Amino acid sequence: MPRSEQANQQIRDERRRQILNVAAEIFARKGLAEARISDIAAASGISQGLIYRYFASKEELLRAVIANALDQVLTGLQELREQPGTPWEKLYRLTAYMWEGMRRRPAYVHVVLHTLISEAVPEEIRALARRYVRESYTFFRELIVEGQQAGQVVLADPEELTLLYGSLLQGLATGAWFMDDYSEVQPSIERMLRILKP
Amino acid sequence: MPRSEQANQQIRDERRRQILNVAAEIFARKGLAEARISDIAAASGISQGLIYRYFASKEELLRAVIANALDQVLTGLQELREQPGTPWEKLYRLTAYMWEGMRRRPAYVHVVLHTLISEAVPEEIRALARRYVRESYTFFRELIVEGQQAGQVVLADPEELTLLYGSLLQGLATGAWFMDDYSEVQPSIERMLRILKP
Amino acid sequence: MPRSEQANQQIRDERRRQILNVAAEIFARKGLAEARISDIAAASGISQGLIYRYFASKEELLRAVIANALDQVLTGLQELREQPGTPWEKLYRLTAYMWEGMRRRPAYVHVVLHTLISEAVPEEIRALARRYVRESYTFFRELIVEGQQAGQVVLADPEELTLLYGSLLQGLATGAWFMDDYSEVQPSIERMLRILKP
Amino acid sequence: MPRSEQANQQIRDERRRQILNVAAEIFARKGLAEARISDIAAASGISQGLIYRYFASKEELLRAVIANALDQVLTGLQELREQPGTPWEKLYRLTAYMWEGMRRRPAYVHVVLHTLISEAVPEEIRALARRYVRESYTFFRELIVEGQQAGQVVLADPEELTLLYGSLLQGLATGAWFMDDYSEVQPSIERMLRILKP
DNA sequence: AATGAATGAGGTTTCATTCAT
DNA sequence: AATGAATGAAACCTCATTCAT
Repeated sequence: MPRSEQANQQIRDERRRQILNVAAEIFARKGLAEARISDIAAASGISQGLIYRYFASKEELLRAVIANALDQVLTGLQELREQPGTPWEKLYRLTAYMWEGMRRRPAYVHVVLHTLISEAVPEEIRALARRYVRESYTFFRELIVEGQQAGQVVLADPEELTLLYGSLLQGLATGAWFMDDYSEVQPSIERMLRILKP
Repeated sequence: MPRSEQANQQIRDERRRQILNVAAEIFARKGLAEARISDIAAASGISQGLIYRYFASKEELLRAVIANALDQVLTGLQELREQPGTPWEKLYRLTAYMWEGMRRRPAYVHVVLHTLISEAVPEEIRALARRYVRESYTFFRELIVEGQQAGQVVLADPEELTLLYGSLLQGLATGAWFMDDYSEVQPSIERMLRILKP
Repeated sequence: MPRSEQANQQIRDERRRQILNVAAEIFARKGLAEARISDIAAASGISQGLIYRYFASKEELLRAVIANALDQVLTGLQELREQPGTPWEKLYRLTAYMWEGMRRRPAYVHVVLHTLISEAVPEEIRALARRYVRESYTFFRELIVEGQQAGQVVLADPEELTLLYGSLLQGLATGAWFMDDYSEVQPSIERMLRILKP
Repeated sequence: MPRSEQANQQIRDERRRQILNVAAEIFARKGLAEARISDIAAASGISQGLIYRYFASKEELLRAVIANALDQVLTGLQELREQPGTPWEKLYRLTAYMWEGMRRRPAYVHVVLHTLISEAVPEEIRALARRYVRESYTFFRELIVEGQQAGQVVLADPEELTLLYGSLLQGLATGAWFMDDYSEVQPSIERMLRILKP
């Protein structure tokens, strides 16, 4: 007797997520080119062939990983956007949220970084990854301008402040991974925000 | 014919440097895995075979590129170390020097970044790249501590300050490359150093 | 419940024949290697797995298709053999029958052709397909010899005549398929037989 | 010291032709799908990789084989066209030429047949193969019409005659291959032309 | 010193077939 | 009887590297 439609769907959903998570990890560590489908299959405990029932190609799998990450971040930002508070409070929550995200899913940050820095990745996927960064920066900038209007953020060029703030977050996200000596150091949110203080 | 031998050696040195520069560019854009020896040969205007007269393998070539970058940065840092001035003046010069370097040789930054984030690169080479970062951080930290003693740098945990400052530089170096919207923005040295101000 | 068993058997027979017909079509268009079991399953409206309840393998399925075609042609030839008339009348009926068959079931002709010309098909199946041709040729030859004895067929080497006549039929069968310009042309039976006329 | 430009070119030309000839043989026996690049490499006595320095893909190789065959046939037909004689003499020479060609390069005939009969072959290549047949048929038709005007060919529909004549040739070309019993039979040119006689 | 023809290992992807349900 | 998820064996193709000239 065939499995019920529902049971099948559940199996498929679960498998898909499983592959997606494993792939994020492997892509994060090796990048698109050096990540082997066999690595992902082995780490998922399935055969290589099965991956192709869920994703059309290795590149398609990477795209799905990034779209997934993008989705989660955007959802989080959207929630933050809707919360009340002064601009500075919002900046504080945003910074905490980003920092927390980097700590919990470092793979996401690294997949995106790999994708952005390698021209070998198809432009379409890179565009997706760029959107990931751009959306974040746009939100940073909004809050910075609000903060300036409220007198809580220094009156400098908002573009410059956004770039500095964003770069700091990005540098922290990537640096912590491979600088063992500093991986224990936990910079305080307040200190990060120092760069925006009047 | 010593003259001819000398000339030969000069040709060899010249060619070696040429390959090294081209390779830095290509490794920076694609990473180790996706950079093709044929790309490098073509861009250098020589045959594939000839590259192997200068470098034993593709990995060896990457190592040479990184060693070269490392060498240049360390030399620069050493010069800065020997110059006189207050700690803050030194920090200013250091920041300007790093920023200038990133702007002039972005390829170096990216080769190192590629190497650091990809586990597919042989550990030996990654260790070299890590040294690149570590040496810089060590210098940052020295100056920060000196600055604290001179009352010019905020009295916070030096490790934390070093990480923040280093991450900011690193984030600026990588971010500017692919964030077109912000590639024109020129953050001021003073503002970068804001993060260390008392 | 004998009734249900009987019904079951009927369903099975029906389904088997359905798969066989679909497979003939697909094998005819793509050949053994490029015909996908999934194509056949989809076109039959059943799952891939189910095909294996009816046929042990893709090759086995091809064999059944050819055996089926062979069976139908041989039955037809047998009927012709038993009909009365002069040798020439029989040749006329044979030619009309073959031509009609090609027109109505072009897939059969093409499956057989695919099988005959591809060494990639297992020898056992090719032998079956060859038998298809051989049996026809044997019948052609019989009638040609009879015709010669009756003075209705030219007195040339019967082998040569058989080959020419058979090749003509075969050429017509395959050629018409892909020569669009000539697919409308309907050669008359008399003209085909011209090659055997005294 | 590098090889001279000329020597290199010679090596390349020879290799290319060698691969082309071997490939014709293998494609003729197995068709595009079942012909293995490894088969062709082994039969050519070279590595698989080398084939890709001469032909971009397996399909591209098939295309080259067919273009090559097409080229040779068209050249031959052109020469025949320019020779003097009555229409019937020309038809005789044409038939002899085609028959001779089939006997000497049966592989060409079969590659073309494989290509025409399999929908799995890319349409672009099939179009090339169709051109092979069409050009021949066009020439057949020309001579048949001329023959009719000269009273040497029966006054039937030229299309019908062309189809019959072409099918006969085609059937002979393919049939002889796998009908062992008849492979020794050598039909006379005169007898083949019988189908066009008044 | 220099070239580029040649090799061969290894990766992605496809699909016939099996098997749990 | 029926499904479709899962497997695994090839096959195509790409390159780093070697080597004859």
